[in-house]
Parts: sequence; structure tokens; C-alpha cells
Amino acid sequence: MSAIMQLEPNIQTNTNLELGLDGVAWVFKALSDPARLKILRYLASDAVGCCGDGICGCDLEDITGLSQPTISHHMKCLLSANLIQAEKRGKWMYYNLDTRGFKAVQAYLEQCC
Amino acid sequence: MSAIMQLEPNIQTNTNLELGLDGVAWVFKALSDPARLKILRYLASDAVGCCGDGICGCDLEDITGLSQPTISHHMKCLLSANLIQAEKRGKWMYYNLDTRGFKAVQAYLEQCC
DNA sequence: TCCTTATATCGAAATGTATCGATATGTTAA
DNA sequence: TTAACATATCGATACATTTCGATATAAGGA
Repeated sequence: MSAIMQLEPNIQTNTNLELGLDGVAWVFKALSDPARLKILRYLASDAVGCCGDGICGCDLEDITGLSQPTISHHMKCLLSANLIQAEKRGKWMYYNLDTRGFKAVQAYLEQCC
Repeated sequence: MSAIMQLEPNIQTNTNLELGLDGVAWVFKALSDPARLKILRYLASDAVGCCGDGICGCDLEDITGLSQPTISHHMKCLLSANLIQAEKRGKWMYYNLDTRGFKAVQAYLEQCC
């Protein structure tokens, strides 16, 4: 599995939802950081963000207390795991949850429990 | 978050099932390795193991192709996340799934999706 | 008791990750 | 066009993780 820096898996939900253990592990790795969990939980909430029409990067600096480059890194990580979607509007990036990553790990977990 | 070597979280499912983001992240980290996912999936199957009465360490060396010390390390990691339970019988360690870790991450995921 | 086997721990090497400051890129507003 | 701002990338640092060989511990059997 390669580094997050030269990001790799944007693990396509190939033809179906099955992802293989490497792909599932990649999504779990994206979920294995408290700051990223905080970000995802915030995206899942009904918060509107500082611009009133979505959550952008500066909102996430506020709620995590992390620097802008660090947030950018975390969002790239979540994108590569298909846990979020990003859309550029003006100079802002707006983020939303992407169900594909969540479904992939839930499918694995259901095999176990 | 501390290293896995000087293992720390055996994150007690404190009083209830709520675990806090650090605790949940710790479980996700234990789930973020393909070898460990393979081990858990094997423990969830109806395989009986080489001794016929449960899955022990040597079974896991076979299915992962990893060395004995590496397996031992992975099992310690899964234990610390409450994803498995271990029981010593004779000179063997027998492993089973522990629902607590799974429930913790599933509870988090349900907040998101 | 001594040997064999299962597991755990230690030490080390290679690689991966989180974080930030500095800087580059791109977009809006003046 | 220029200034201000949001985001991305680079480079560096500190630390974490995976893996194995060597060795220790513990249990059973000859």
C-alpha cells in the first residue's frame, strides 16, 4: 500500500460495491484518525458553515484547530477513500459525504458481525 | 495516540458503548491493515482450525503467510481494540471475535450514513 | 529432566503518517 | 492590475507501523 502523499487509491467501486481487502483497509485507514472522524461527523451534521451554503475548508480549521495545510492533507485522504466529495465554487472548496466509502466498510463489517 | 508497540487502548467500553473519537479511531486503525481484515474474516467464518476446536495462532500464519512474531503483533493490536478475545488452552491461544469493537465503529458509522 | 512446540518479546530496518511553515496557484474584489 | 484570500503543494521533522530474525517464556510429552 502506498503513501498518502503520492495518493493512490481512489479505489473505484469497480463494477460493483465489492472492494477487496486492500481497498477496504484503505478506507479504514482514512477513518483511523480522530481529526478526520471529527470532520466526517461535522459533515454529517446539519451545520451550514461560515458561508451559509455548505462546509468549506476554513470551517474545518475552526472545528479541528489544525493548520490549513494539514486540513488539506486530511481532505485529500478522505477523498482518496471515497468518504467525501469535493466541489469547487469560487475560491472555496465545499465538502460533502460520499456514501461509497461508508458502504464499502459497512459491507465488510457485516461479514463479521 | 500512542504506538501499538507499547500498546495502550484496551479502550474499555467504559460504562456504555460510547467510545469517544480517539477510541473509535483506535478501532478503525486496528481495522486498517489487510492482514488483520483477513484474520477477522477468517475468525468470522465457520472454519474449525488445525486443532479442530477453534482458531489458534498457527492457523493464522497459514492463511496470512506472515511470520509468527508478526501474527502475535497483529493479534495484540486486535485485542487492544476489543475486536477479538483470546483464551489460552494448553500451549495454544484460541481466538474469537469480540463484538465490542465492531459495535463501537458501527455506532460511529451510523452517525454518518 | 530434557526436548519439542506455541506464543511473546526484543531489536532493528524500512516505510508510512501527521504536522507545520513557506510558498505556489487560483479566484474575487477593489 | 493589484491586493486579499482560499486552497494546494513542497520540504522538513518527529513519530508510528509493519515486518522479521533472534531470543525468551511457558506448556506438554518422551
